[in-house]
Parts: sequence; C-alpha cells; structure tokens
Amino acid sequence: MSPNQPTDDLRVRRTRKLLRDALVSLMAERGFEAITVQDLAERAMINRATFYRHYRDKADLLERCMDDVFAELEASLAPPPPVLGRPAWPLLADNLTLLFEHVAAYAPLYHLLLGERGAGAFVARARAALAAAGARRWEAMRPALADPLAPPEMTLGFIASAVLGALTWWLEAGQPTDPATAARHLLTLITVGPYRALGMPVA
Amino acid sequence: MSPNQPTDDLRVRRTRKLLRDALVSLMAERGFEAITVQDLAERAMINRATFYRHYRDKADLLERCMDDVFAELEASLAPPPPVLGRPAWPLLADNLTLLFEHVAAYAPLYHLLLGERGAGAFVARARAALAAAGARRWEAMRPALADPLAPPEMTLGFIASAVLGALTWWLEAGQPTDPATAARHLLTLITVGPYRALGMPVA
Amino acid sequence: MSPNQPTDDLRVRRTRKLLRDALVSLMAERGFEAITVQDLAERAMINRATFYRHYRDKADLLERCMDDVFAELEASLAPPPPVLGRPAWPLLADNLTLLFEHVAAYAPLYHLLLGERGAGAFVARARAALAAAGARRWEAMRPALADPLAPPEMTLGFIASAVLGALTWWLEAGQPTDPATAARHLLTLITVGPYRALGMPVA
Amino acid sequence: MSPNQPTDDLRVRRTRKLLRDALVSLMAERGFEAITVQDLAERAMINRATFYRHYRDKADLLERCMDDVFAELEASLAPPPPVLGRPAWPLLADNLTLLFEHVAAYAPLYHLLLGERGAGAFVARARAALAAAGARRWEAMRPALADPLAPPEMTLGFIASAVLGALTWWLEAGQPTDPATAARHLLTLITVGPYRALGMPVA
DNA sequence: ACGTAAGCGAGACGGTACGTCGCGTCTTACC
DNA sequence: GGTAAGACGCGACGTACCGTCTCGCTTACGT
Repeated sequence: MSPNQPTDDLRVRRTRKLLRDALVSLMAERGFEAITVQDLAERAMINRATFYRHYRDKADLLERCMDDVFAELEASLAPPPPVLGRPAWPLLADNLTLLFEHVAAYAPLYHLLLGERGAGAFVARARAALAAAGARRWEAMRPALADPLAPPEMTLGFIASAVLGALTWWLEAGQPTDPATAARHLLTLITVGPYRALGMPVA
Repeated sequence: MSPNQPTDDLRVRRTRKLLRDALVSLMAERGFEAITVQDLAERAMINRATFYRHYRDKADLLERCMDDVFAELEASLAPPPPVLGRPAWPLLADNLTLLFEHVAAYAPLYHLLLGERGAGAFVARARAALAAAGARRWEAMRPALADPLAPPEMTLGFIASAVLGALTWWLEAGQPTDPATAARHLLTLITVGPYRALGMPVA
Repeated sequence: MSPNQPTDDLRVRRTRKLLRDALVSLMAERGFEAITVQDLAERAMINRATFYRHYRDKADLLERCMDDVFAELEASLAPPPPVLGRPAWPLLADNLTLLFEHVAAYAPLYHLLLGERGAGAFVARARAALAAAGARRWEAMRPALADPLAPPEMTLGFIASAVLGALTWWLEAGQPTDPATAARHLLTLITVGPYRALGMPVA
Repeated sequence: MSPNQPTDDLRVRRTRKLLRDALVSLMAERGFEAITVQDLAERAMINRATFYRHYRDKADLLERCMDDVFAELEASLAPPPPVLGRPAWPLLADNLTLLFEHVAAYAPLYHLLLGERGAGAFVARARAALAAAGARRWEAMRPALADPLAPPEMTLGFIASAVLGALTWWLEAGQPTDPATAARHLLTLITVGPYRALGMPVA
C-alpha cells in the first residue's frame, strides 16, 4: 500500500474521493462503528479489493480524512505566541472564530464525529490536539503569568474538553448563532468562567 | 433473557460477577473494542453460550455495569436545589468532592472508559448525564439568577465536557491530588474560569 | 434411566403415553429428523428434563414405540413352519392378511415411518426383520424344495424390500383396498412375479 | 450461491471435488447423519466458511453428488420402449446389467447410501425414480398387455423397492457375482417371481 | 497515437467472531 | 421419588466481515 503519497493518476484520485464521500454519507446514516468496508465499497461504487489498495481499513480512511481537515485548520490559525506580557485576548478571539468557521465549513463531518455515534478515537485525538495547542501557547506566555490557581495540565484538559463540548452543543443545536457570536460566547466562558456566565453570584 | 432483574440464584449472581470482573480486566489490557465475547467467557471461566443467556452482547454488559455504577453515584450525591437565592457554592463543592471520591472508588473502570481506548458511547452518556444534572439544578435556581452571558445550554455542554476533561486528566495523571483538592481545583476552574486559573490577566 | 422396565406408577405411565402420542403427532407434522426433544416435551406438556428420565433421546423413544408395535405383530402371526413338503400358500396368505391388518391398525405410524420423511433406521430394521422371518421359514422348508433359481439371500432381500414397497404404496395411496385384498395382491406378486402380474408375456 | 452451475474456475472445481470425496470417505466411517460440516471441511482441507459458499448444508452436498450420479445412470440406460407387442425381455435384461454395472462403478457410494446408516431420503428418491422409470416403460407397452393381476401402481412400488433390496443385498454381500449374473438373477426374480425362485412349488 | 503498466472489477479463499439452537446434565424446590 | 423450572457446559449451526490472493479487462500515461 502506498498510503498518502499524492498521485496525479485520475483514477486514483477519483477512487479516493468516492471513498471519502461514501464515508461521510454512511456515517450520517449509521455512525462510524456500524459501517463495513463492503458498505463503503458499494456506496463508492468500487470493488472491495480496491478499497484495500488505498487504505488499511476503515479507521485508516477516517484518519486520512481527518489529516486533511486538521491540516487545513492548522494552516488557517494564527501563529502561536503574541507579544509577551500582553493579554492574548484578541488573538484568542480571532482563533476561536476561525475555529468555529472551520467547523462550520465541515459541519456534517464534525457533527458526526463529535456526536453520539461518532468515533471515540477522533474525539480523543481532537482533545489531545487542542490541549497540545493550548500548552504550546501557554508555555510561550508562562514567564509573564501570575501563579496558577489549579494545576495547569488540569486546566488545559479542562479547556480542551470544554471547547469540544461547546462545539458539540453548537453543532447539535443546528448552529443557532453565527461563528463569530459563538466564538465570543465561548471566549466569555473561558475568561469569566461558566459559573458566572450562567448568572450565578460568585462570592 | 431477563436482563437485570435481580435474582437470588447463586449461580446467576456468580456468573454475572465473573463477567463484569472479566470485562474490567480485559478492558485494561486491550480496550473495549478489541474484546470478543469469547475473551470474556474465557476470562470469566464460563461458556460462551452462557454469556448470551445474561447479556445481549458486550455493549449490553458494559451498559449494565455502568447502570450500577451511575446508580450508586446518583444515590450518593446531595439532592438538587438548596434554598433559592443563596449561592450554591458549598453544595456544589460537596458534590464535586463526592464525584471525585466516587470516581476514585472505581478508578480503574473510569480510567478505561474515559481514556483513549475507552467506549465512546460511555463518554457521550456520561456527558449527557452531567449536562442533565446541571440543567436540573440550574432550572431550580433560575429565578434568582442574573442574565446569562452565554446561551445556558452551551454553558451546560461546556461544563459537562469540561468536568469530564478534568476527571480524565486526573485519572491519567495517576490521581496526583486527593479527591477533595481536585474538587477544589475544579470548582475554581468553574467559578473563576480556566483563563484566570492559568494566571492570565483578564482585564 | 430405567428404560423399559414396566411400572405401575400412574404418573410414569401417563408421562410415557403423552410422549409417545406427542411423537406420532409431531412426526405427522414435520417428520422424525426435524423434531427436537423440546418439541416433544412441549407437546406432551411435560418438562424437558423429565423426558430424559424416561428415554435416552428421541431415537430411543421411537425405538421403544416400535418395540411395542413389533411385539404385537409378532404375537399375532402364525408360528413359522407348517408341515413339510406342503405348499406354504395358505399360511403365507393368512400371515400377509394379518400383516396388512396390523399395519392398518397403526396406519398413521407406519405411514410416517415408511414415507419420505420417515426414519431411515426404521425401514432398515423392518427390512431386516422381514428378511429374518422369511429366512426362518425358508430354512424350515428347505429340504423339501427344488433348486433355487437365484441366490436365496438375494431373494430374501428382494422379498423383504418388496413387501415394504407394497405396504408403502398401499399406505400412501390411502389404503384403496381392504387388507385381505391387498394381501391377496401381494401374494400374487410374490408367487407369479411382478412381471406377469403387470400382464407381460413371459416366454 | 449458484449451486451447481458449472464453472471453469480451477479453484472452485478443486474445492467441490475435495468436498465430495470427503463426503464419501466420512460416510464410510460413521454414516451420513453423524457427519458435521466441520468434519467435511477438515477432511477436505478447506475452511468451513468455504463449504457454505458452495453448498447450503451437508444434505445439499449429498444431493448434488446424487444428481451427478443419477444423471450418469440415466444417460447410460437404453431409451424406454421398444417396438410394441414384443416382449421387453432383452431390453430389460440389458438395462438391469447396465444398472448393476453402474452401481458397481460407484459401489462405495451406493453401499453407504443404501445401507443401515445411509440417507433415508436417498432411498426414497431412488425408489421414486425407479418407480417412475418403470411406469414410463409400462405406460408405453400398456395397449399390448393382458389384464393386470394386481394394481399396477402397487406392482411398480413392489418392483422399485425389490430392485433396491436386491442391490442392497448384492452390495452388502460384497458383490459375490459379476454384474451380468446378478442382473440375470434379478430378472428371474422379476419374471418368475421370488416364490418360485426359492424353489417353492406354486400350485 | 498508441503500447504498456497501472488501476480496477470480480470473486474464491482462509480466518475469526458472531448470535442461535439443541443437546444432556445438574441443582433446587415442590408435591 | 416423580416433576417443574431453569442454569449450565458443550458443540454445531449458518452468517457476516475481514484481509489476501489471483485473474483478466480497461484505461490513463508517457514516450
């Protein structure tokens, strides 16, 4: 198998596109786990053996789809560290908006992957990626920060999951607000905290 | 099959216990997806057909394990709403401590279910349960609260996922702090917000 | 198991009778092979474990039914050898009539056992019994007989199967003639031969 | 499954041959009923699942074996009716010889199928085929024949079973005579009748 | 433009696991 | 002691997918 080596052979590109489309359309119908390679081949109107010429298994196919999507996201985000000692707010706000816009662009896919019948591995991966990105940015700002009020790793895990949770709600609610507004809400949750965001008095 | 109807037949109770233990021990070794019914039967030293006399499939077994665990958790938590108009802090703090203690009591199981190779469905279920519990408590306090700064449903999804994220970190880090301390940190994250908890200036 | 030891316990006799009736009624519906012990127990309205207290398996049950039936047949037939050197005709005719009458008495059972979905082992056993009975009678008359025109064992196998064939036809055709007439026809087939019985010229 | 459609795929033909050989060899050891599909697969050195790609179950396999064998027999026999009004003797004699030769060619198979542990369904099918063949030939000659001495259908059932009985004896006795001689004896039994063939006086 | 190497369809095959069924044994409790 | 109820070990069933493997066809590419 020559997995992701890009080819300009039309037949190959056609086959891969058909398979990725088939994956999304089938995940919408029955979730990732319930899909079989035979299903994918039928939907893509290719032979089952041909599938194996391009992907190791269905998880491999999913992963390559995500590779593409994540690469695109990473490319669109602003570079990590701003000037030291300055609040990272505006940058974070921008990046959150970009995140929501990216997710909106691939809404069907993300909706499926994050939802009930999504792929558990995907969520774990996305969570790890978010935590890592957060860690990188936090490390860069560290010298200029006050003492943390909770273990930073815990906070990073907290944020990463929380962002995914907010995204999940946003997708499952049918994107009730535009990406910029949703990003602003999320930023509020991160900065003032969810408790106060609910209207609770905080001491 | 009469799934979870409690029986006083000793053989039945023995068989079910053996199977639940086998599930946990096998999940620790290779994760949920990689387990087969034959594996479970072998580990539990029962016949494979006997497995099907008690559970529909391995997902059913997992679910019933979780039913028991969740029921115990729910029983240990304090009842939802305190007196209106008073800060719910102390209660929330207590409940978070109880939550961490409960998770610590079943640490191996929760560690597996929340981790990389855990069962996606479990996380979704836990998240929904947390969000629902949060919603119930929030509804009760609603009249006494200020205007929310973000859509409350979004906030609830945010919190539910965030709590799981914090728990996940705590378990994967090997429970570096005792439950009460971890609960206090989590409470901080929820109240002052993760951003400030990292030491960031918030303007 | 205490197989065929006759009991005067009413419950036991009732159970056995119910099982034998169930066997016949189920064989009529789906043939012997397709019956399960569970079927027998349900139809007889007894517990499955009780079946095993009386019979080893369904073949055992069938065999014991046949034992009874064959014992009754054997008792009704005339004793083997007549006076030497005299044609055995009249005796044979009588015995064939008794045979048809016996079969008519148990028509449903014989019909099933000899038919398409019958029990192969039963046919083999009946054939062997007929051949043995024929052999006994032939041995007794042997000194008084002319030289055989074909190997006697072949002839005995021929007759045994042929009689079963005639009985099978008679039962499947719905007993179109009374037992005495059918016996006379069968005697004709045995004595003048089936070829001439069809009206064929024999040289 | 496309059961017996002839294929030119070598692998397919090899698999089917292996299975048919395995069937015969296993039937010789324990009879048809006691064989499992796993046994067949092991003996044929194929995977069990592959069995099901070719045959519905073991009965299907047996049936297709018989199809082949019967088709060959039918092809070798002379066409039904000669000139009307002439004794059918010579033709019948020829066909009986061909029958014995055919059976001799597949002696192991026929021996098993007709014997104690054979397949009841096979005997029923063979009996019906013989009766049908006899009926066809008799219908063709009917106008030229004298009145029958017994119901012709009874006679045909009688002959069909009788021929199988003679064949069974011949095979179980280890083919003590050559096919031509055995056929001559069988012809005698059919024409002069088994009674006289035993040396009995017939009036 | 066209020959040729590749991608591809078709499908047999060895495997592994599935969920079901029926067997015969057994334990427990009832009568 | 016969019976009902039913758990259990066992083993076979027929099915579903897996990933691998020919075997020809056809199709897009490279010279």
